[in-house]
Amino acid sequence: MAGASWKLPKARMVGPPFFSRNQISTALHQMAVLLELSGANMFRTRSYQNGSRLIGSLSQDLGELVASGELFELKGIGKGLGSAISQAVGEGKWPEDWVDLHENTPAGLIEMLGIPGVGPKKIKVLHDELGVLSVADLQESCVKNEVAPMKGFGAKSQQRILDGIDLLARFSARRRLDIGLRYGQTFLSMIAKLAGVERAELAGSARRRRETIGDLDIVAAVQPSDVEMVTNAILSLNGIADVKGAGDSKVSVILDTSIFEGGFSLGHLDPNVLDAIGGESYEQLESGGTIDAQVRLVPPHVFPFTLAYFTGSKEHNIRMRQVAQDKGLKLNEFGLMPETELTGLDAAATSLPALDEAEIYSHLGLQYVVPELREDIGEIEASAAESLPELVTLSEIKGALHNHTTLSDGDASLEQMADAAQRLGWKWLGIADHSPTLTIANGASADDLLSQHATMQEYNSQWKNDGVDFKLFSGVESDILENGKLDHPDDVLSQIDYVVASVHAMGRWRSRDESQNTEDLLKCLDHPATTVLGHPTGRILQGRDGYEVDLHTVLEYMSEANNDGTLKAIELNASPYRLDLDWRFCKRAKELGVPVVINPDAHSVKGLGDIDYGVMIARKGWLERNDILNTLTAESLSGRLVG
DNA sequence: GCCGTTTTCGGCCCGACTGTTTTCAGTCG
Repeated sequence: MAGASWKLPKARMVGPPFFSRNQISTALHQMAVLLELSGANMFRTRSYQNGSRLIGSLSQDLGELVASGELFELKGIGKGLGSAISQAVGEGKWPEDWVDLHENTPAGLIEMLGIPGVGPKKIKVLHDELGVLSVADLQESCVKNEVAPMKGFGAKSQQRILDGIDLLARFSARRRLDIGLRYGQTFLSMIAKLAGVERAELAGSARRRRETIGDLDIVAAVQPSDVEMVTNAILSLNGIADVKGAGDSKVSVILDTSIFEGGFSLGHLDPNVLDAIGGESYEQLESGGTIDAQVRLVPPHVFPFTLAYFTGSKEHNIRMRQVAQDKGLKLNEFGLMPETELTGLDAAATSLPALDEAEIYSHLGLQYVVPELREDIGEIEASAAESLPELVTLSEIKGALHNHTTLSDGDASLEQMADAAQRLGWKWLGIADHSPTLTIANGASADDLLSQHATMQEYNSQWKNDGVDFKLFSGVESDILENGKLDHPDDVLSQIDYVVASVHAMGRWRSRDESQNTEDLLKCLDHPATTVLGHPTGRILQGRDGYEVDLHTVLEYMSEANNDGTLKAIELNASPYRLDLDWRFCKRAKELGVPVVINPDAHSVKGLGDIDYGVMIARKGWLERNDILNTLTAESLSGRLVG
């Protein structure tokens, strides 16, 4: 991750546990990368990587697992990782070799991993032979033509590295989901219409609805006799800025914004968000931006296998292949076949047939797994047990709680927002304008808030009289102040329907440590008026990391409150710039019985449409209709808010 | 570093592409 810190976290003052799940998971991930750079055995590296994933997705309390020794019973944690983690969590001390590796690896080497075509092995050689310590060093060496003469490198490699550094400087490697999907769906619809293309689908991380997307993968079913024609047709499409390569099974191109007929614009942006992603120049950067896309052309009978393969994730595919192996079969992008000497498309001739992906899963004795869930966080096990969730859909959404009007920093009036919500088919809408402390967002005074509340009551009774099935809920997005305090007196808060409590003083919160932030959030949740915890980490995708917080602890705390009958919901902020709660934690919230509310955080009529991205992420986080507040009727929601 | 009714060693998912080689290593997805 760009800008990530590569120091081992400092131990808590008191413990055990001295480190949280997050911290251990991060440390293991960093170790995996550092080991790779040091030239360690790749399988050893993988063990650390697996350990990181395992600890990060743990639902049990790590401190307890360590204390009881059950840590060692986890599959993937053996003697080595087990004792290292136990020592860290139990005594607050990192193993010496971990500390050494962190101290002795120049940060620039990690940065170099971001250059396309440059991996750990090449970095090690460049470092050992040329003394390259950073991306800047490497660029200089290439310019001085020091790289090309080296063994294993050459003129082309040197140029490719220079191009890669250029790309890295212009762009962080990934794009947000909204941007990636815009390109992907546009390009897909163009390809699907071409003569000779029988079927085409978007694959890759865009199809899995990851919050960011590296490049686009499209799989197209084409008869072998039509491949040349289709390839040529693709290469003459609008929006292709450059062709990277075109073989008989793959077309690799770079797309730019000329692919969008209506031009490119980002629409309204929350100033706070805009600032975090680079200010006014950002829209220009995106307009001048590009994205890589690969189109795979395969014979129609192979299509489902290739689609599944390029949809990934890599981790999900590995598990799928293991399931296949256990059944004496081999799974790859061409088919699912008995072990054979044949390779590639020749082997595919012996494959079990599949008309769609569901049949592949079925051959393996598995329930069909939708793309969003293919991340190896338990979906294979759930699929085998036929206990996959019935994911929430956009049509089940009846409203959302966190939206703004012109009372604070929104573009649209209360009336315009209510009207837009009704046109979306929603049955209710919650308005939560900013509170006074957030002067930059024109935070509303208590008087204005209460007057807005009164207006909403009038509309509600009017609609009721007219038989209109729609209701407004009055809330506030209260800043979370020092010690977790809310931004209005209790007698004001008690008059409105609910409070979305959010952190906005990012500077202060990001300068503090995890335990302090977590503690303040818990204090804020203790306030009886706090109903929803807004954008729980404050992250801006591609902009800034959130503040440090132990969300496991926060969710467990919220779970207890809900068990005691007090509604404490966590927000899944649907703005594509945030998507915060992260999908990995949505699953945890569900397990703990903490309701999630998907909130577009709309600052305009159009902003309500961001609910789509929220639903995508909610699905990715395993959420079903009953896990989220948005599917409630206005009547049930009223009941829940009263409490 | 992890794992094991083929268990204390010898495996660890699989294939394509690229650029470098003259049969392969590194990178990527």
